[in-house]
Amino acid sequence: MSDLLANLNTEQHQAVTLPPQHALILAGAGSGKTRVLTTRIAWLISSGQCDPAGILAVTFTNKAAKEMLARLSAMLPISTRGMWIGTFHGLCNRLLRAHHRDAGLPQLFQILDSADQLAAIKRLLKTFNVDDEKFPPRELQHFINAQKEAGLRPDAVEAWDDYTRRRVELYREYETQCQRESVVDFAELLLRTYELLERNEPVRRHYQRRFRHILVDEFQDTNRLQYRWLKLLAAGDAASGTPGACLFCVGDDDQSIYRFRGAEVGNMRDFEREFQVANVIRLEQNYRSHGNILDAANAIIRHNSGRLGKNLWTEQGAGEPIRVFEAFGDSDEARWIVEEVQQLVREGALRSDIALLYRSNAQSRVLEHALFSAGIPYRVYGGLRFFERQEIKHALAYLRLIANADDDTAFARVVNFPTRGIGARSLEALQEAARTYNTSLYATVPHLAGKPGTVLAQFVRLIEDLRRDTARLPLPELVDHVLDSSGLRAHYKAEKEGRERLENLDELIAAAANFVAESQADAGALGADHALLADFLAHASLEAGEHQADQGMDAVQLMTVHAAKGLEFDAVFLSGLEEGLFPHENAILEAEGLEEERRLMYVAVTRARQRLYLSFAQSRMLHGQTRYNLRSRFLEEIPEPLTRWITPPKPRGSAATGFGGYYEPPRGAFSSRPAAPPAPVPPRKNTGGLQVGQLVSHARFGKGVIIAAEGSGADARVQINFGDAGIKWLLLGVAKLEPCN
DNA sequence: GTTATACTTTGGGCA
DNA sequence: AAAGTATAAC
Repeated sequence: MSDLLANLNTEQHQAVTLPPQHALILAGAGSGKTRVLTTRIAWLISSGQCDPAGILAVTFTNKAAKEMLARLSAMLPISTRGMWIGTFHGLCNRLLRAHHRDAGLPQLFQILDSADQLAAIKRLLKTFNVDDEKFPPRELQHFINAQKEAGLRPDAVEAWDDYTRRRVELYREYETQCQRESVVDFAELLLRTYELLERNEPVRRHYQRRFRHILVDEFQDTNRLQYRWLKLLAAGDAASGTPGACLFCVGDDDQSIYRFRGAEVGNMRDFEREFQVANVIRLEQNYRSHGNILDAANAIIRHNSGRLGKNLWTEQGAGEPIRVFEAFGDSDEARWIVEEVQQLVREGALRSDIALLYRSNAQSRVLEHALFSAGIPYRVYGGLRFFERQEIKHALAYLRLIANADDDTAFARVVNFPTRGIGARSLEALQEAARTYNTSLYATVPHLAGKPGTVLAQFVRLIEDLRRDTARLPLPELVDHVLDSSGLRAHYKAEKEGRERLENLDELIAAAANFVAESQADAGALGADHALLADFLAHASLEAGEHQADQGMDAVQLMTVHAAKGLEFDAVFLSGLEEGLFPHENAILEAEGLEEERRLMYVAVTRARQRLYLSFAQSRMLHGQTRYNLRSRFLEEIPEPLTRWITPPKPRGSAATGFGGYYEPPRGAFSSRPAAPPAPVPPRKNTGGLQVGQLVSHARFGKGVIIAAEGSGADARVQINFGDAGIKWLLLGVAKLEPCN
């Protein structure tokens, strides 16, 4: 046990060995948070204070849960099996499956991911002939999720205006639809579980009695409902003399980056107040990053207001300067990154210790292309994730229909895929009938007469045959059989671009085999036919698949900043540091949004151990359009002495920007997309040496970027994005424009 | 009525 | 760029 506590600093030691009371650990980036959490669990168990079955540990990502389990089994001589470790959603799924009857759900309920949910809402709007211009599906989705996260069922929502009243009605209909189809969305997983525990005393008491220590990772990212869920589980029960559980919450308000999905940083303060937390421990010593990187992170986050306050420090030296690179275009940026990566590898770095981070998934393509051309192995996390690909979703839809024929979302997805002559019209008729009979689409088919009825009946027979033929098959063979009999394989075989999709379908079989292998221990306990299938489907929804190529290979890591939270790398490249991209344009206008972007930047910077590379491009292809962005304000927030600018090779004829040094930032400017598609650049002599993408200054409007140019001679004019001052067309002969360095 | 094709619109991060 | 929508062709 003394081994366990060796090498912990004073604060870490204190946190790990706290008496059984509520505790809040404010853990800065790289301060050994995961270590404290796992060591705490190991210490509780090995000191005999708690049985493994008394531990409940909640994380936010499956990755984090897995890592915690791995570390624990390395630390403890005993099995980790009795512990409950998982994500909120994963644990709720487990509870609901175990108590499905009490929760009012069939055992084989399905889980909708956000895309499924959106599709279900669109279908709902269609059935009720709702104008989707007035009620945009995405907005309605957000509304419904927000209500659920506030713990509100339709009856409890207060609606003061007609618009909201209508949305509440649609919320109610959505619930009915989900219940009828036996599907549950992410927010519902949480709310259902919460209600189950709240209303069902025996069940609640059972878990309250069982869990003695509840440990929460990334507490700053919990939403209101998750917090209430924790409160309920941790509460004692005076009547039966059950003492409450100890809540051990670890978080960092500066790393709260999930406000968009309802995370409530205020939970940290509420927790401290409501539980009268006497033990608040700050972990401020950083073991990860060199001084320059840490100073940069501290300087950036200082621009935010209302922080709980923390200052990271390190015993390590300043280390290397932060390298900053300005590229002309996104592909130049990618090329430069690849060259630097190659250099690092030549110097002996492991590829897997190098991460390429970006704000949004769309940015990964250019990087992937450059890496691929250079023959560097890489691995992309997130993005179009495995279980979200269309061919996989189609295959899963067939599997879902086998497990649960009432799943209308799955039905609608594949009833005419591959095409079998069931178009929009037939489907509409079926939906109409389904409403009158109040049955699922599948169950309605026998009621339908006429030609469409025949074709539909054939589809139903196909599903029924599948269900019968696969009942005794092992999961991978079941999937294989479905791929063939559904015609999916044949369809993609015939398609020109279908090869990759076919490979992915084969991957699905592999994923099924993998799933069986991993859950083998539990498999014997499942009695019902296709129960393992239902488990696999839940797995597919909850864990959309870290399923990139060769697992074991030493590969460069590509991911969004969100996905990088909790991870660390020797070298980190953060690309696309441009206004509109990072900070993202949708977040720029609201103060709250901007602060969240800044926290995201803080997270990104603190991922790096030794080297940090920051880059941006003057022009970038995004959504099929070339955009010209100003550099990110976050770059300006890093003190100059910490950085070293790297000069890009100068293309012929262009005025240099950012040459060799640090230049005065265009304060307060923000970018926007060009009002008109950029015109072809006129001959250079007409623009007086100016170029699209260049930074210029104007006496009245200040600094801006040229986003388009047209005309020639006396008519030559350029369109300039002046940020705050707006976008203007200026005649070159009239306006005095100064190239800006 | 269904399917193939041209055109228009949209657009973030995640369990 | 990809998904969604209107229109023409089967």
